[in-house]
Amino acid sequence: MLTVTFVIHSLAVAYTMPNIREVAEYAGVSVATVSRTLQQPERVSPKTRSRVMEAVQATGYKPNLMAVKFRSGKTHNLVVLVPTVANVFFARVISGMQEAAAEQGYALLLANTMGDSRVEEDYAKMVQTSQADGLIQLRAFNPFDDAMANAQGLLPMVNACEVLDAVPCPTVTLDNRAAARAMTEHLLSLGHTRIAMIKGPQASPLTRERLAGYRDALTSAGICYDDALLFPGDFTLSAGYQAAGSILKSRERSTAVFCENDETAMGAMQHFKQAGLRVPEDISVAGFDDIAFAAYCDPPLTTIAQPAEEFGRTAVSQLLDVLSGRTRRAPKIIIPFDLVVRQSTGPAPDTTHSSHIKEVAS
Amino acid sequence: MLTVTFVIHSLAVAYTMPNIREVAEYAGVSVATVSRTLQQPERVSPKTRSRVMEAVQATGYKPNLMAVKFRSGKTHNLVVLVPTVANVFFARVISGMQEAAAEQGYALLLANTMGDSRVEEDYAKMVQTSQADGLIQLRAFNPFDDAMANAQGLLPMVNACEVLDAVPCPTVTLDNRAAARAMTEHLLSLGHTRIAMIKGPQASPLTRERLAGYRDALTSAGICYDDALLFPGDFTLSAGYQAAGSILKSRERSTAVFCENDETAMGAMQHFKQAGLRVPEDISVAGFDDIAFAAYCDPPLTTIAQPAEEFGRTAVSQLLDVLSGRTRRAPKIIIPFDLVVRQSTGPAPDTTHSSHIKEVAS
DNA sequence: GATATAAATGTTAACGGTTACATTTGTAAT
DNA sequence: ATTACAAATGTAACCGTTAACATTTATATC
Repeated sequence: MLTVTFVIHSLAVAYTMPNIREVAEYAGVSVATVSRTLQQPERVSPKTRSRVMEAVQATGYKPNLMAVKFRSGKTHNLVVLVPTVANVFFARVISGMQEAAAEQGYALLLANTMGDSRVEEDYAKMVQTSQADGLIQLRAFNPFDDAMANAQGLLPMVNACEVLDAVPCPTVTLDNRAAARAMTEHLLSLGHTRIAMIKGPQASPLTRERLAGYRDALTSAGICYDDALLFPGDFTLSAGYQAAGSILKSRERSTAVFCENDETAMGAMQHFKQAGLRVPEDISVAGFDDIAFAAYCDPPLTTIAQPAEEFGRTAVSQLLDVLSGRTRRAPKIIIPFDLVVRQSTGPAPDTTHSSHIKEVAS
Repeated sequence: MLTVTFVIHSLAVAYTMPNIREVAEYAGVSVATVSRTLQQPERVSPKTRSRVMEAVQATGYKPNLMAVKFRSGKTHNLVVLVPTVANVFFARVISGMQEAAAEQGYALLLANTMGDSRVEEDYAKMVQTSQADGLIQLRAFNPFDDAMANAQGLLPMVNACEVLDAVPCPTVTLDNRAAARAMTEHLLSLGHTRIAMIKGPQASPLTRERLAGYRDALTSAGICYDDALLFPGDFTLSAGYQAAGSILKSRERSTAVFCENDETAMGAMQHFKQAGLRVPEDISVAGFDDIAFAAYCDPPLTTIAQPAEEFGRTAVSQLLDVLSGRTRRAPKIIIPFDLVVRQSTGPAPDTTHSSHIKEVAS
C-alpha cells in the first residue's frame, strides 16, 4: 500500500492509493482475477467481471504502471536528445515525435542537451538503466570518437535530422546536398554568379552537405568555387546579422546570399536593410527550413521547406521498429524537401547598378 | 534476468543485462552489500568495496532504475502539459524546466496537448498511475468546469504561464495586467490616442488580463475605451496578418496597434508594410513576449520581455516543493517583466499627415 | 584471553503487478 | 450418475532493488 502526500486546497493530506489486492478483497476474488478482468475481460465470467469492475470503481483503483513496467521490462518511454528545444525547427520535429509516440502508447523523455555530451550521456544512461526503451538523437555524432559512440550499437537508437553517413543505426534525414544544390541552382537561374554562403556550425554534417550541394551546382554551371564567399555562422539570428556585416565589408560584393537556415537569413536580411540595401533588388537572400516566420519576413523568405513533423514521426516509427525487432538492417530514410520561392530572391542586379552599391559600402 | 534485443551494426543480438545478484555472486558477497556499496559506500569496508566495484566493472552492471522507482514509489518524472511545444515562447519555458529538473535528478515527460483535454487527461493519468510524481500545466484551466479540475487537488501540480486566479495550486505567472498597462502607457506617452489591440484567444485569461491592463492605462489617461478597436487573434502570425487587414479597413484608423504576442505583431507588421504603411511613422506596432525574432524584425519590435526560462525553472522548483511537502499553501509567484522599446513604436503621426494615410487606405 | 561494543555483512520480506500452473466449477456426452 | 473436457478461478513465483533485522567479524578494553 503506497502512501502519497497530496496538496488539496492549500492543505497537505495523506492519501492511500488502493492496490490490486484491496480490489480483490473488496470484490471477493483473487488478485489474478482482478488482473485478468482488466487485461483480458473475455477470460472472466460476466458475473465476476461486473463485480470486479464495481470494486475498481468503489476503491478508485488505478494500476501502478511503474510496477507493470518494472515487471515487463518495457518502459514505453523514449529518450529524445535535442540540442535546443527552443529551436523552432526542432520544436516542430518534437511535435511530430510526440504525436507518433502517443499513438503507440509511448511517452517522450525530452533532453535539452545544449550540445553538452555529458548531458547526452546522462540521458543515454536512462536506456541502460531501464528507464527508457530507446533513444532518438537529433545531433550528428561521430561513430569513432564521440561519446555517443559507446551508446550507439549498445542501445536501440535512431539518428535523425543531423546525421553522418557512417552511423550504423537507422537514420532519418533530408538530402541536404540535393536541397542546397536546388537552392543554388535557383539563384544561378536568376543570374547570380557571386553567391555567398553563410554556413552552419563548422562541425555539423549539415554544413558540409549543404556546402557540397552548393559546390555541385556551381560546378555544373561552370562557375569557379571561391571560399572567400563562405562566411561562418551557427544557425542563430545574431550570427546571420554578423556574417552579413562581413559580406558587406568584402571587396567584391556578392549579389546573393544563401544561408544555411532561416534564422541566419533573417538576421542577415536585417543587416542588409539597415545598411540601406534592398532585398532582393540589391541582394538576394535565401534560407533553409521554412520555419513559420519565413513567410512573414520582409520580404518573405525564399527557402527550402522541410517537413519537420514528418521527421519526428518517422524517427519514432523507426525506433519502434527497432524495439519490436522488425528492423534488422539500419534503414537510411530520406525525407523529401521543397524549394519555396518567395520574394527575398530576385534577378541579379546588372553591373552598372551594382557599382552604385559598392560606393555606398566603401 | 532481463533479456533485451539490441541492434549492433545492422544485426540483432540478444544481450543479457546483469542484475545485482550476478554482481554479488561475482564479488562473492551478498546483494545487500552490493546495494550498500553503491548507495552508501562508507558503510562497507574498503576491501569489499573495491571487490564489489571491480565486479560492477567486470559485469557492466547498471542498476535497473525502474525497479528502484517501483520500490521507492518515486518516479522522478514530471509531466508537462504544453499546448504547443512548437511555440517559441513555450520552447523557452520548457528549456528552463528541463534545466531545473535535470539539476534535481528529475526528467520531463513532455505532452504536446494541442489544447485537447483528452490528451491532457491521458497524461494526467500518468501521475495517478505512478508513472510520474507531479504535473505542470502551462494552460489555464477552469477549476469549476474543466477536465483538469478533477486532477487538480487530487495530484501534485503547478500551473504556470497562463493562470486563472481561482486555481488552488501553486502558480507562476506574469503580472500581465501591469505589463499591458505599461505598454499602453508607452504608446500613450508617444501621443497615440486611438490604440488598437489584437487579442489572443478569447478564452485565455492572458487575453482578459492584458485587455484589463490596456483599459487601466486608457482610463488613467482619461481616454474613452472603444471596443471597435479590439480585433480577434489567436497568437499566430497569420492571425496577426489577418487582423491587420481588418484594422486597415476600419473607418477611423488607429495610429498604434498593441498585439498580445510577438507573432501577432510580426504578422500585422507585414500586412501594414505590404499595404504601403511605414512602421512606426504611419503606424506603431507593439508586441508581447520578446521572442528572439522580435529584435530581428523590420523594424525591431517594441515588446514586453518575459523571462521564459525563469518561468520554467520556477514552475519546476515549485512542484518539487509540493512533492517534498515543503509547500503547504499555494504560492502565487509573479515573474517580473521588462518593457523593451525598439523601433516599431514611435510618435503618433499628426493629423495633417494622417489624413494622407486615410486617402491611401480608402 | 574474555568480554563488550562497533562495524561489516548476510538473510529475507517487501513493493504491485502478471502469469504459469494447479485447482475448482460448470457443461455436455455417455 | 459417471466421465471427459472446458471454462473459471485461485496460488504463488517472479521481476530487481532496498532496508529492517539477524548474524558474523573486527576492534577496543580490561
